[in-house]
Amino acid sequence: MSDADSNAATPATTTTATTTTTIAQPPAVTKTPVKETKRWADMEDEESKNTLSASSSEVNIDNLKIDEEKKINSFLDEAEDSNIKAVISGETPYTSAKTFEELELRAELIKGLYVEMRFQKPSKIQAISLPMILTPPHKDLIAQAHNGSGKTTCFVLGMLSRVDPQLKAPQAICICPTRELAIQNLEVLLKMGKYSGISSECAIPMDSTNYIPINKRPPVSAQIVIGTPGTIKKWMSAKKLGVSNVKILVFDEADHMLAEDGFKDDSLRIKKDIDRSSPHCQVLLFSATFNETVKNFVSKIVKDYNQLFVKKEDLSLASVKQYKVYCPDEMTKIKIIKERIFDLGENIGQRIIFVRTRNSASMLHKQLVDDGYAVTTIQGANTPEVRDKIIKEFKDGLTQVLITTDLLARGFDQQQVNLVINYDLPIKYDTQEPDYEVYLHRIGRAGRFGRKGAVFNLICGDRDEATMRKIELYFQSEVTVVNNSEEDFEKALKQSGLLE
DNA sequence: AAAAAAT
Repeated sequence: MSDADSNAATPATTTTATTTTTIAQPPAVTKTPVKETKRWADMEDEESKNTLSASSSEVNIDNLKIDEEKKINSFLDEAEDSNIKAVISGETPYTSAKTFEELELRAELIKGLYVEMRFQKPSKIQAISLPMILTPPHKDLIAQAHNGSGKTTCFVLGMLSRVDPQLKAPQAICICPTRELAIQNLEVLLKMGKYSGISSECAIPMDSTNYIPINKRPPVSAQIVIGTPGTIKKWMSAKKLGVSNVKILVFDEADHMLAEDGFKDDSLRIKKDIDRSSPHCQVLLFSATFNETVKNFVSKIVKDYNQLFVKKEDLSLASVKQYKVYCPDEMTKIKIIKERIFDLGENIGQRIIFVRTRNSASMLHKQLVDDGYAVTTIQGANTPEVRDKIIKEFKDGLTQVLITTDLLARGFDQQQVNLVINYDLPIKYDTQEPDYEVYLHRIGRAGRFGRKGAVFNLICGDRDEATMRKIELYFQSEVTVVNNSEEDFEKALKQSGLLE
């Protein structure tokens, strides 16, 4: 199942909200009728009369709701507006796409969206970003949107649309931080592009049974390549992946791909090589998080670009309730996992337990298995075969509880996960400060596309308490204390909508 | 320290 799959589950209310663009049927909540969609360039002109003079302008989509009431037309009128702000470069006009038809996609792609993906209409980030991606002159894009809101569809559809089906050469490349994410994204692409006839290939380390030495590999002829930095770099330097026809380059989890302590060097190297032989390549940067430092940096590596972003205070998912449990010692943590997360949580779907190190992953795994609990564990030290197997079992629903390092913190899309446990809180290695971005990504593994979910943070000691407090402050989010008792856990699970 | 290439 993919990120984008969840579109099918869009609540019916949002469907009606977008179609009420006629004067005859104004939405009940709106005081004035909505008339027609407005082009972004018009918006920009009006904005710039008052406040802005530069070539780019900021459009607050929330303000547009107010404008709407002032009888100024709006291009976005969804019920669950999620506070995405747009900064548009230059004169190019964009109209938010209320339907996939408006995007003028090839018929085979429309069929893939409806028949395979079972989508009804674009999600908010899709509605805004797809016109930006697909409209010439194909500007670069920095796009931030909430976890589980359908970002994958944006760039997968972007790649499928922009590829020339007649040209049998690599034309689109997508770089991801982990093997698991590359595979997941390729699966979405295969599904969405089922009728398109467009070929694709995954550039990740092969498992030992399929291993072919690089010099014996044929050159890549696939039109879309999705992979991890090391393998892509390797294929390029071995001249097996030609990039002279590449016209779209995607960085998934872009903030991490371009962070100093992430994959910055690899990413820049790949981008530079593509720039050299394909200077007009469009670059798309997608993530749920862009902290100020990395935002400043990424805006330097793209040229003429549009931008979508979300304030950090608006980033926590309202549908995922956050809790904290004070634990006097480490043994209590394990006890909570056994008695509450396993025993009590038996009927509430799949659960992911995040730990900080590979070592604690193994320790916790052993503690649980020795006591007869059914759990699997994944971490980077596992072989590709083991990793693939553990993920497949979990995605097939054969396992219910998965222990993981931050390997799965980002992007992993499994709709049946509705409970996330932070066995350890995420902290930055160098400064010991909270890792806010990782925290947000972890809890985003629950509550995919608006589903209900909960996260339990296990707090042990003063440092954990301080870390938790800073995280609450940073996102302005409420984290409720839960006492370590069956009643209180049950209450919390009911409150978050996971128990009847 | 998590992640990512192999050999």
